[in-house]
Amino acid sequence: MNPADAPLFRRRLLEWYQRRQRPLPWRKTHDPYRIWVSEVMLQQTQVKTVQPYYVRFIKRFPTLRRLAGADLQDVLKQWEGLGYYARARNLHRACTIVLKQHGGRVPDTWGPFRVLPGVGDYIAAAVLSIAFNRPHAVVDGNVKRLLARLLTLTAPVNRAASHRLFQEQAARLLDRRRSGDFNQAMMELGALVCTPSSPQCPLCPLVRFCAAHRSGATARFPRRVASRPVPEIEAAVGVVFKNGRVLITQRPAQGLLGGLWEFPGGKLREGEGPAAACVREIKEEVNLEVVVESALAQVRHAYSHFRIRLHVFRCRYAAGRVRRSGPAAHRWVRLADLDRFAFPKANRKFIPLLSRRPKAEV
DNA sequence: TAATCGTGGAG
DNA sequence: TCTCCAAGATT
Repeated sequence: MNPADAPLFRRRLLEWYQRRQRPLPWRKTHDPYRIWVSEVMLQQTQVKTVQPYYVRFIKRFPTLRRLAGADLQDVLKQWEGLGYYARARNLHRACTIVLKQHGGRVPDTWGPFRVLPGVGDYIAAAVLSIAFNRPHAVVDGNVKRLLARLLTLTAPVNRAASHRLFQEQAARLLDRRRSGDFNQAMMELGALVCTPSSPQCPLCPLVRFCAAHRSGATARFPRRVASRPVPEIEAAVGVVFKNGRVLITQRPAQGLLGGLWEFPGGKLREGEGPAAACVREIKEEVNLEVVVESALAQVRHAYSHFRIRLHVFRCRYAAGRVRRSGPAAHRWVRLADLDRFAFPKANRKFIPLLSRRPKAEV
């Protein structure tokens, strides 16, 4: 696009955004903390999914101080089901830093804000532009797709090496006087009109500027490199009953599902049966002897980079005292109290079955 | 750089 | 059922 076209491009985009923007809960506020929360939740997560989480989260933690003062377990419980739990851990930690080092005021410039945990280039540009109208251009999946089509950029959108190019083009087009609206307009247009499949070009306010549309090549943008196949893992977990309570363990604070609670278990070994794996893993993780009573469920679940088939067993405590090797903590809890803890989705899938009567023998 | 990190919607 | 991919950050 010719640089001389940029002013008209911006005007068209902003006019469209003013007419068509969705009334989202985080658009009712100028509070940088609330905008920050929304941007963290929106990472790799659709607007539709985020909305109820955002409303509940802000009701529970209405200010940065309230979040900074909360227990991480309460934060994770609010985050339960949203995924990518490092976002919640980092946001919580970042707020404690802002409280200590900045008196509870969200930094309004790049340097001090960008260094906070969980704040990358996107979040920094989004929060600073939307809350403080600072002239930083955001580059998310929407913006990359839109730019790839608009300018027929052949750089694959899912390669790190492409990022600089998209960032430069976004910065070049940015309306520096209305950067918050401009950024949101770009993303909104990508979400509503310049969609991944079957984009609504006749409704697009920028169609006259679009190189892909001009050459009839919209469907060939954005370019993307093939993703590698996802491995499938098989695992077994046991719900161990003892005196009317069940044993739950807490995952280590870092890494996959860090800080969440789960039922003990682990991967099957080569040639090992699910029930045997269940007994062995429980012995290894918490040093208990258990007896498998019945098969409770088989759960299939897709994580970000692998899939799992989970064999779930109802077990009875037989002998031993808990000595942990792996889990960060453990509890014996009543079924009615399981809802107080944050569990991964794969566990939530079978928890409702626990209050039913045991089924057939294995 | 590329792998890791969840879950759900949509085709 | 499978794949893509969504307001990305970290290591």
